[in-house]
Amino acid sequence: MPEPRQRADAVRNRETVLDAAEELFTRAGPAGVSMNAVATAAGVGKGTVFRAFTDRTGLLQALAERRSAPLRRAVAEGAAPLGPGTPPRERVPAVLDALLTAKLDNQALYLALEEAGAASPYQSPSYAWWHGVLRDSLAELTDADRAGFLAHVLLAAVRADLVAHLAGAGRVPVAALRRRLAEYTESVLP
Amino acid sequence: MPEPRQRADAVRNRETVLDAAEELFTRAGPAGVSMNAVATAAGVGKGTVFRAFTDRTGLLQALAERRSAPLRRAVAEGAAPLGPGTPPRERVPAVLDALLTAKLDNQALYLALEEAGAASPYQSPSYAWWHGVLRDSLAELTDADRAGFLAHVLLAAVRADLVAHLAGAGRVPVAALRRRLAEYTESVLP
DNA sequence: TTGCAATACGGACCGACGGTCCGTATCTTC
DNA sequence: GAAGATACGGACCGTCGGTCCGTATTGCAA
Repeated sequence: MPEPRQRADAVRNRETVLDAAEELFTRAGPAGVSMNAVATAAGVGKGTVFRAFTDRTGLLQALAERRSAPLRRAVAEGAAPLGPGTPPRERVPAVLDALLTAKLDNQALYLALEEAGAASPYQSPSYAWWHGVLRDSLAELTDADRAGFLAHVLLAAVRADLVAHLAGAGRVPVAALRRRLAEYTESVLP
Repeated sequence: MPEPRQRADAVRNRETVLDAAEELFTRAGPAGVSMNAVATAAGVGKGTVFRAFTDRTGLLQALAERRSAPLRRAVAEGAAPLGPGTPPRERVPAVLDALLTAKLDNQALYLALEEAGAASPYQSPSYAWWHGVLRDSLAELTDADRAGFLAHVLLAAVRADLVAHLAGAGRVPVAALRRRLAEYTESVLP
């Protein structure tokens, strides 16, 4: 598989589009980010955007990928409390807290990503990855089936729209939210 | 507020549309239910649909309202284990199980409802109602803030797309799913 | 350096969707 | 049965995600 090597302008444009989209997401809400708007903001034709990312979902995923890369690396190969060596009772709460924080920091992006056209978030490879991390960790504490279910339920507790609702309606301050989540997570561990 | 009395054809049409939409949802997926399709299936003009329900979200809510009316009544004023007299440790799991079952039985409808255009499900009056029920019940076991948070998290565990993912990917049989949810719910109660 | 594939570019174009508008038909009231 | 109020239908609109193709750029080889 020789990986047919990309043309220089293509990779340059890909980056430009990603930057423009990121900027757009923070400036306008997720609603204001149409593919056309992204293309225009990037100073590029619409076709270019679609060639680089296939479709809207692809763009969103690429964006989230880039944004969460450090966190994912920390979880995949970092030190405690996020890294793989950490005992589950410490790691699971740490991962959830990190996810909560990430979604708070990038609300618009994650909101857009979780609707993702018509496909549920549960199709995305990214979801599968996080679910796998939690499931495997939890499997040290209980049987596999229960671990899988628990992982789903825990991730549901940090879904972008719920987080946005809790934090955004101004009801719960961030610190309190994190505390609640932590105590909840703890209470769920087998 | 004299409630200006509806014309006969209007109420008749409203019912017709509701029926047609319900039928459409079960026949085609949620994707296949455009407002145009609903109008056509009801043998009615598009304008009529919009006049009766304001917008797509309105139609979906009306539909869900009608479908879940018996359950809501059972919770609001019925007997144990769903009714308001029931002690929380019995009522909360019962309500969640009932919600799980409802979503399993009407996947397409609830899926469509939870995306609901662009507004998160957390805006809908129906969500607020269910959240209130759980919150109030849980408030007998713990303080108000914690009860509110717990209610959100419990509802997140029975979100339509998660339920559809678990049951629909064929992974978890319904009986097992209900059992898992029950044991999870129990473990979360303070 | 130049010639020539191969590739990417841009933006006009498409079909579908949610939602609006208004001339016409139907209902209700007196 | 006449007149005023209300609802009807469907043509119409703006926008969106996505496609297509003639044109411009790039990279390799001579």
